[in-house]
Amino acid sequence: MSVTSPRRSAREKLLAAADELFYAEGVHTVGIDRVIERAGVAKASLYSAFGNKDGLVRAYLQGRHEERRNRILGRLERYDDPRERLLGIFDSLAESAAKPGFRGCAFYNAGAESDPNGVVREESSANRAWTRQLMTDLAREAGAADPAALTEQLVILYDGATVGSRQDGGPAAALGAKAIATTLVDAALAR
Amino acid sequence: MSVTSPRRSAREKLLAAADELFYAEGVHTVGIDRVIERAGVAKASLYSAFGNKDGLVRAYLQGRHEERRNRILGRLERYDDPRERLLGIFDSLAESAAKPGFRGCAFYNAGAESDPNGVVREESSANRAWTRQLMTDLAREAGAADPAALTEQLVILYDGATVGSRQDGGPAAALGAKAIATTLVDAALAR
DNA sequence: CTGACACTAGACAGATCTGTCTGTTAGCGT
DNA sequence: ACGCTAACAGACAGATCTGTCTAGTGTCAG
Repeated sequence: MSVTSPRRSAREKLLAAADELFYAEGVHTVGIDRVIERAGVAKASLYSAFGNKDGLVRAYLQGRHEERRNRILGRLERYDDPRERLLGIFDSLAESAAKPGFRGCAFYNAGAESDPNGVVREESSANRAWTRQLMTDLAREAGAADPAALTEQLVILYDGATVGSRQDGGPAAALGAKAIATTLVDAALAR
Repeated sequence: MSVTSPRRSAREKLLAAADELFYAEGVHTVGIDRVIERAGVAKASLYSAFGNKDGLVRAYLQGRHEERRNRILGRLERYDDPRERLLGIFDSLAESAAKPGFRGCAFYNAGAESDPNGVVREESSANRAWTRQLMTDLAREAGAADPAALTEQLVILYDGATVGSRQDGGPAAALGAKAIATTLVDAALAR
């Protein structure tokens, strides 16, 4: 009855199930059988749609990247001021970290349990590079003297906020990181 | 022939092998057989010394905690000034991050691939609490107006430096985090 | 109606993993 | 010399995991 999907394909159902299970319990911990059981789908559908488990993991991470991109960019549309847009990245993180199922960065988590080469590494560094690019662009728009240097500072804070929000629970670290980021941004603009 | 250990016990050999493999490849990825093979030890010795794999994981994390504690405290003995001792925590991290095999925080990594309850959670939060306590004590000695508040800021930077050093390779993030920490500490002392 | 296609259900092979058990060997204190 | 303990080698059971394969079902275009 839904407008977008009156009947979801097996691929969509698999991706949704994989997203929940992989993020909540880990890529390596969750087996194929758990995924197809939650998706209500036959095992052959998984291998026909994604080739193998690595393909499913890649699709899971790509989906996470796209979702994150849309979430952040959608959030930044609220603001006009470039400085506020730059700092808004931390608001988006705080919002995510406040939700119950928050478990930190899906890319880092997947990398912690897989071999350093391969699929996870690729998707992870793509996601990380996108974040840096976004920050650098916004820093430049805001008029920072050295956008790249400011970005490196903000990345440290963003990573720390992500880890802290996961380990300690709740958005406190993200809000604290935004406060520090505010002083750094203002210092970089007041040159 | 070595002065310290003419013949290492099976327990020591197992712990050393587990430390290398678990940290490099992940707690869940590395199987029992890999550990005993690297240790050059019989499987029964593992189960006699640690009970089960969880026991080995716990011992691995406890060893990591103790090693980290000694490394940091040893480093801090170089300094007399409490302010420098507080900031020296970041120097210790930078030193670790510069070494080739650095893979970030063993506790976070182990938590990313195991179920949130159980052994990993316990050891991880113990290690995290110790770090907070150390920072708070040093901040108080240094004369910070609000040691707890400063600690929360430094934890964010420390976490971010750890993640960044792992993901990007090398101690750059740790050094960058120390620079930010320096301004925060000085601001907290100049009240 | 018919054939192509996507999907389902589930058996199966082969690998791997944890944990147990048997039997043997070597050192060490008494 | 004797017995205790630690350790060895490795087979084994039982579970689980990935990936393949067979056979059947429903849907839709032409």
